[in-house]
Amino acid sequence: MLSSTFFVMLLLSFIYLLYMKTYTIKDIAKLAGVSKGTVDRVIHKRGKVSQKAFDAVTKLLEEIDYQPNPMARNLKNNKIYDICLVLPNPEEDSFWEPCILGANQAIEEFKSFGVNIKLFFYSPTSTKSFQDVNNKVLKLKPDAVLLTPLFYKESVSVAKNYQLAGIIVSIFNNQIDSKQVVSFVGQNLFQSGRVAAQLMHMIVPEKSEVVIVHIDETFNNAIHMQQKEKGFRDYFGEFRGTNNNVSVLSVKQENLYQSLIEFLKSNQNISGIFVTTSKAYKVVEILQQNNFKNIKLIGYDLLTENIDLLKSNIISFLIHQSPKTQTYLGLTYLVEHFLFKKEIPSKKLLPIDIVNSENLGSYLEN
Amino acid sequence: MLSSTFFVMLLLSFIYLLYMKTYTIKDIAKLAGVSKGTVDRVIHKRGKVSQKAFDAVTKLLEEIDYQPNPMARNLKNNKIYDICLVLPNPEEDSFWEPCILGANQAIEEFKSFGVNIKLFFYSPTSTKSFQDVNNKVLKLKPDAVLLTPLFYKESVSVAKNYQLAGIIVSIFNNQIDSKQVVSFVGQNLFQSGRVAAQLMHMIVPEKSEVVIVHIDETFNNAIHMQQKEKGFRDYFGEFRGTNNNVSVLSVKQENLYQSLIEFLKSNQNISGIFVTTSKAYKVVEILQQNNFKNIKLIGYDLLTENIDLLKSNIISFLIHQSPKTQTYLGLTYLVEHFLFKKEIPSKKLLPIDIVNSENLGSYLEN
DNA sequence: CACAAAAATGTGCTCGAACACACAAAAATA
DNA sequence: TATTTTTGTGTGTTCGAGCACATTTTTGTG
Repeated sequence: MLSSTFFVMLLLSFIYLLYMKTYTIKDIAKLAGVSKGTVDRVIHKRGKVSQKAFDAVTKLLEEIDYQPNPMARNLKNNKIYDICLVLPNPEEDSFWEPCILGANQAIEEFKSFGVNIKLFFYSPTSTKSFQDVNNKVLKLKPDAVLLTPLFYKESVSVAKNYQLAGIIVSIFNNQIDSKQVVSFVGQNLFQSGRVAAQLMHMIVPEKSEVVIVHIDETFNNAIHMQQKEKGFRDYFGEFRGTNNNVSVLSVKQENLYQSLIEFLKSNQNISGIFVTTSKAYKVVEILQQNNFKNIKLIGYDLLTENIDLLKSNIISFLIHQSPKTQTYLGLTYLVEHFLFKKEIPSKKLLPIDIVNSENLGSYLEN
Repeated sequence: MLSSTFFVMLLLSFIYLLYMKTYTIKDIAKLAGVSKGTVDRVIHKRGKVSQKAFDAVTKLLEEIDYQPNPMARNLKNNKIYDICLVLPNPEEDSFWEPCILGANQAIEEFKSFGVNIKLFFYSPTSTKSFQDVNNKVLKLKPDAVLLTPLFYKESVSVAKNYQLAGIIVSIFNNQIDSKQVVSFVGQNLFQSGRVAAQLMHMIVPEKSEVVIVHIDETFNNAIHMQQKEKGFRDYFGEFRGTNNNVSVLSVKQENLYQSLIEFLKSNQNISGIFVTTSKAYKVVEILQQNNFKNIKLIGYDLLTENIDLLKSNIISFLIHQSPKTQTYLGLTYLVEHFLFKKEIPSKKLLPIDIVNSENLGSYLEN
């Protein structure tokens, strides 16, 4: 009689457990007729488990699709994670300013989870500064580093150092080829060049000339700009019918004024300028000072200087590279990997947002 | 001698605690010279605390900016949260299909946190079905409901019922005025009309005519379409110089063919059509069958039918309303409120994405 | 001053996962 | 058969917050 009661209770317990929503190690232990220690050993493949127990537990884990409670795991874990964000000094290039907002958002959001995010700036014109800052970060032995690899060679080298020290490396905005880097967040630059080209094609007269202007102090952005140029040219290559001639002007920032004026004077038919960096506003300054009109402009990035010109339709379009979102996402991937064992996406390409004076506001709020 | 040792130890413990990164209730108790029970009572304003203890603890909490460990809190809490998502049946209107993807993403992401998200569909043409589904959901007594309030009056009413039952109500895509609704995720529709207008202005000849086409079976979307029309007209109202005449054609879907043909035959100068719903592809069908050419099209939403036409540049632009993101965000806000006590944003307006054939791909991946 | 009532404070258990440690059973060696 | 060694298994503690309950201290009243 007692044994029959026992079996009824066992059955009830089975039914109860099988209809439950979430299973704990304890539940699985009960169902498999072993202790939670054994279940734990199976889950973590620590061995010291008989074949019989192993099979029983494994089968249950699969049937039930057991997912450990992330809260409990993390509570026990009770580790403080350090993440360092390394980027160019926003005071030297305001393109990077929104990154700080993205970082602060992540800092605020994750601080109570025991995540420490620290910011480090290097000079975008100095490889030395890049290396120094990264060496400093290396000494801090954080759990992960998120960086913008402006300088290709040096970035590959620092990534290796980080990996040797067991530090996870993610990058954003600029891409480098390196096995040491687990994640890249950015944009398809070739495609963004094509987007710019299509917009340009739409707003300039047929058979007129358009020019790609590369502005850069030190040509760190060389790869960035090249890819955009390629995309831009690729698009126009498909439209021999309309025959918009595409030329290129590459200048350092300090020579921009002189070079641009000369170029425009010797090419009177220019109807559109595609600026491959965030410095479109500098071009506008020069055009206005010299009374060039009817030249359409397409550029990059929602800097305050550009925003004003977009609002007044002096710049027709800006392509938004979302540095804030890039930073926030790059950090979020790392944090969620640490806290919840989520997989880090090896490559995340953000949308290529077309911004004009009308939808600008909707991007500034976000 | 013993007392001096004691004080040194106390001092050391103070220094240690003040330099620590994260504080626990226990730490604060030690610093305030009380027990964790007292600290707990102060934090939760449960009273039964002397003024002296209250002040000491309060001061410390502020100094330290104490944030409870969300993992521990949630583990103890150990509640399963039920959220119901109520939206129009995607089989009846494919606009809603991406919502399922957004929901699945949220389901996958939060299931191990003890969050249950269930989907419910109603017929977008039947207020009865809307009410029935919501009554069914009401009986399930979930913790929160995220819904698309297609029918204004009925939505206000169901929102009230939910609130009376202590169920949190969030809405997305469509907006209603109701104190019972804690959160809205969507887009500024007036502004999106302006965006469409600016794009249209850019691609049609001066002094040509453009037409706003509203296609709807039952005019549930009336408010939606009206706001878009207002924005569109508002923009063109600012450009009396170019004098693009704007007219409107409102038709039920079944009359579209007849009405549109008639309209276009009696208005030969039409150079652009702005379709205020996701049904731009239906207009294209008709234009192609009747050999209308050189009419530019701007519409909404990345339906597969629209996508093909955008790729081949038959549709010039689509404005992306991101139903997937809207759904995912709406759910995320609720989940993070339950799990981590985060504040739910009362209003979140998503960017008004301009999509053409070149940046289309970058949106489809996301 | 006694003694009850009220107010203040402290203790101990729970949530689920992870892991150290203790202990038992089986296998190998003396 | 007695003993070590190996292999397998179970128990108990920890993480931090939250809450029930126990205990101490204070206050009020006869």
